[in-house]
Amino acid sequence: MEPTFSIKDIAKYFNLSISTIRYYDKRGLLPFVSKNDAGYRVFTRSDMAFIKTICCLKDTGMPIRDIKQYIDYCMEGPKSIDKRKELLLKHKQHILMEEQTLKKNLKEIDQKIDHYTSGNAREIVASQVKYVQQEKKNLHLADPFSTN
Amino acid sequence: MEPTFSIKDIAKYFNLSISTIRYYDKRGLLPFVSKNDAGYRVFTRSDMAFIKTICCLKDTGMPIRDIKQYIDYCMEGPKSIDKRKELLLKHKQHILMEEQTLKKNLKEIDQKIDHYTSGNAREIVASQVKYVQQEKKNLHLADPFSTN
DNA sequence: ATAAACCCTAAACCATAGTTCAGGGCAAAT
DNA sequence: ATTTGCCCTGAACTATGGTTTAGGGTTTAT
Repeated sequence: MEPTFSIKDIAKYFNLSISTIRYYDKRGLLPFVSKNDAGYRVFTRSDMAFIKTICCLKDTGMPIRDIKQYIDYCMEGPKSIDKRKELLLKHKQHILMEEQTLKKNLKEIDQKIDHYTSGNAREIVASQVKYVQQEKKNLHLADPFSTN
Repeated sequence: MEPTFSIKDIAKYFNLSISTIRYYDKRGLLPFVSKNDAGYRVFTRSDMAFIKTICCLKDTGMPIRDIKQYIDYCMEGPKSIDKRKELLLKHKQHILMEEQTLKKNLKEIDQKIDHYTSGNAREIVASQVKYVQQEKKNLHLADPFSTN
């Protein structure tokens, strides 16, 4: 007989909290999970495959609403293939944009790190401070720098 | 005289809402922004440079609390260079991990897209459905698939 | 047969990151 | 001078994604 798993097993395996799993179930993400006579959730291997997909979508920033939509499509069988694909393609675009944003911003952060690392970091920073102070002074605005 | 900008200008330029800017100010992210006699915020070029950094950190997922910490360090002048660098290096690690997660999950999603795209997608999906149904049946659990 | 470890639901609660609203001043054009 | 468009604050409200608590069954080991 195939093995089954408790909510605790699944929580540990996917590094989710038990309450998160129950919350996902409440939000309709786990329509495939059965319950035994005592009302306990009984997870199977194929349930785990679905949950893996849910985690993958969640970890790439898909909102729960959309994950539910995808799972609902899955429960409809082969007739929803086109809709599933469309949903995943849209999400892929989102991921690619995220990656670009991350890459661009990482460059900016790396520049700042470099310049804090350079031998004359203190001079660079001091001159930035002076520039800001001069600009504020010219405009008769307050000097924002801590004076201690 | 250097130009100054209204909150509306800044909102448009950084694609933030006016209320988000006011919210950031309330959270302590904009200690460098002055106000005129009427109590209106007056933004300068150097303020914009700070805000650019704030957006960069925000867009890479840094919580507001930590952005405030960074800005506070900046307002301390050159003496906080090491702390700023440490904070950014930690954040860089976070970004790199995010990138890895995204890349790994994108692979998984691409696989699903591929398999929904393949000529025998219907057969693949149908056989997955059958596998799940068989597993559930063997364990005397409910069939989760819509039967319409 | 009873304690310890699990499981359940419902409902309240929390954190984060904003948005909206009420009430009111300032500024620019007519 | 008054309308229109901006700006302000404080406080309430929202959305998202959970976590915690209360109250109560189940299962397992002793």
